[in-house]
Amino acid sequence: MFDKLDPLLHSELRLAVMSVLVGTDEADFVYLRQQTGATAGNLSVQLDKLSAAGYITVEKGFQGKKPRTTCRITDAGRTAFESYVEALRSYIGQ
Amino acid sequence: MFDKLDPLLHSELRLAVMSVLVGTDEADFVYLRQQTGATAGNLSVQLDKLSAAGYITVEKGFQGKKPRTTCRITDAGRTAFESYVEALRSYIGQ
DNA sequence: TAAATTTGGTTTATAATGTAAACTTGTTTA
DNA sequence: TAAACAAGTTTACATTATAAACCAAATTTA
Repeated sequence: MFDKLDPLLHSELRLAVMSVLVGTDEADFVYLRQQTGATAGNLSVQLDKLSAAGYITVEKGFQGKKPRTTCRITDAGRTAFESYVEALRSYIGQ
Repeated sequence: MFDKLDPLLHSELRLAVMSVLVGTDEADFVYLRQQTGATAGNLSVQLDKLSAAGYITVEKGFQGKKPRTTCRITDAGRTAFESYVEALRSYIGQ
């Protein structure tokens, strides 16, 4: 009747992050923070979870002298996002 | 950018319950259990929350000698559900 | 140049949540 | 009349989400 909702994606902030990442090639920590309005702590934690799940990659580097964390969605992440959206349909119709 | 998702509806089981109730005039506990596949304990707790929020009404009566709990969506509940679906669009597109 | 502020995060403590197991109350069945 | 069943509720526990506190390096200010 109702499809199971991937708990990793059924989270406001993680869903917002994935939503940004599906629509762009890459996004850094600061940009994700701006787009989602999240606190840095919360964002840091949720990026870890998405990364641990293999839904995104997180690359830490430097841009000049400033640290820069770059995130990208993986194929698995893209697939999971699509499945999640599909599953949601069973709850909310089209 | 991203609309806030009503935490009361952003829950797999509560969303499933609301989804059933928007499409029907009334539904009893047993029926909701069947449709959602939830355990009785979990369903009981989540119905309380939806009821406390004013999103549904819960009426306890008897059908013959068996207790019967009947649930109905309220206008506020219907509105909240619609807003939630609308808010979701900012995350998942149409 | 020393102190304060900013930037870009991470760690951790706490509160809220979701869930199933255990329980209750009453009814039916063997 | 004891056991099983039905319809829920309560409670205990584990997981989550979140912000506050923290850290290190760079930059600005006095």
